[in-house]
Amino acid sequence: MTDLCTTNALRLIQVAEDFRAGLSGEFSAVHGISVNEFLLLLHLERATANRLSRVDLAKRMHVSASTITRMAAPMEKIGLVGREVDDRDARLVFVVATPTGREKLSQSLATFAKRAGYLFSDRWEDAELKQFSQMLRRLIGGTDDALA
Amino acid sequence: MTDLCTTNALRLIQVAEDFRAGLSGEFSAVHGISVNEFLLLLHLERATANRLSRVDLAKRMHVSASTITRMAAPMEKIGLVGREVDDRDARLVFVVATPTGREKLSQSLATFAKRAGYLFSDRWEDAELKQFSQMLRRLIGGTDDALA
DNA sequence: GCATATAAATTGCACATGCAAGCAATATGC
DNA sequence: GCATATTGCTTGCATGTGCAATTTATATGC
Repeated sequence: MTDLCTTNALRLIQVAEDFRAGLSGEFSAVHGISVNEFLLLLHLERATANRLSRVDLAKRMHVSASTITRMAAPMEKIGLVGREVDDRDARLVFVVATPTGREKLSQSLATFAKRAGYLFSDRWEDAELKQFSQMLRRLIGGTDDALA
Repeated sequence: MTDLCTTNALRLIQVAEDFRAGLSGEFSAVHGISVNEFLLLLHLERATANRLSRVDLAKRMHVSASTITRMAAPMEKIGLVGREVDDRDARLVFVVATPTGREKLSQSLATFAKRAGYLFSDRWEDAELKQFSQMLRRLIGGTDDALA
């Protein structure tokens, strides 16, 4: 409250949760997936070779490895993702998006973009958007596991 | 990702989740509460008369009313919050922070502020923090249910 | 004033998630 | 090369959460 950093962190959380909550309803209604499933597909798309091991996915999504196991199972069943094993290390089971999964991601991304447009409505100049983008970039850790 | 609004929304979610994930561990370890319990206490502190009905709390926290019922129960048990009934409308059961709850909030807020300081580390000028704060403010709906 | 509609809160049920344990495969120390 | 440690993944259990139905209380139509 008094501290600017605190205020900013609180507002950051608030804006993100507001946006995510609005997204959640439209995603399940229109695309039949959760926001987390969308983010999983997006992480795959952004990853090198378009595939990630379960532990990598877990770290990037801030969830446990067991959650990835249990998220991937139904997504495999409906054909959004598949699994690939590593030739050298038989422990690794990669999650990889199928063409169906990529199509689902593409459609969901359109919905996401629409709502992102609402969020920044009309009153944001292009220069402001760029500046905001750079500020957010500074807040994301230097690791290459970022979505955007 | 070509779209700036989309990039910004993705980064917003990413930064908020990164920060929240880091916070989560320290909160449960040091203060024995979850981030959501912290936010509940914070919403009470920010509310007029320092109390809120369960449905109000649910709307502000983007959770269902049943979640509030089930969050408040253990918090009552350990003395962080109490309940007050409305004189005119016997349906309303307000959640109100106890002195113990306020003390817990105060301590947790210190942890929050410390991590918020880490987030914006050294390289942020005061003017940048202010500008960022104003940008975030524009993204928060005009309603008065904001935390900061 | 009474019947109906609406609203707040709770509860049953289903599902999602984290933690700890277990299992399988690889890496390390000697 | 073998015993041990580490890693990746899965599963059992406990907890958290949403949706729908229920209950209790207030508001509305007449």
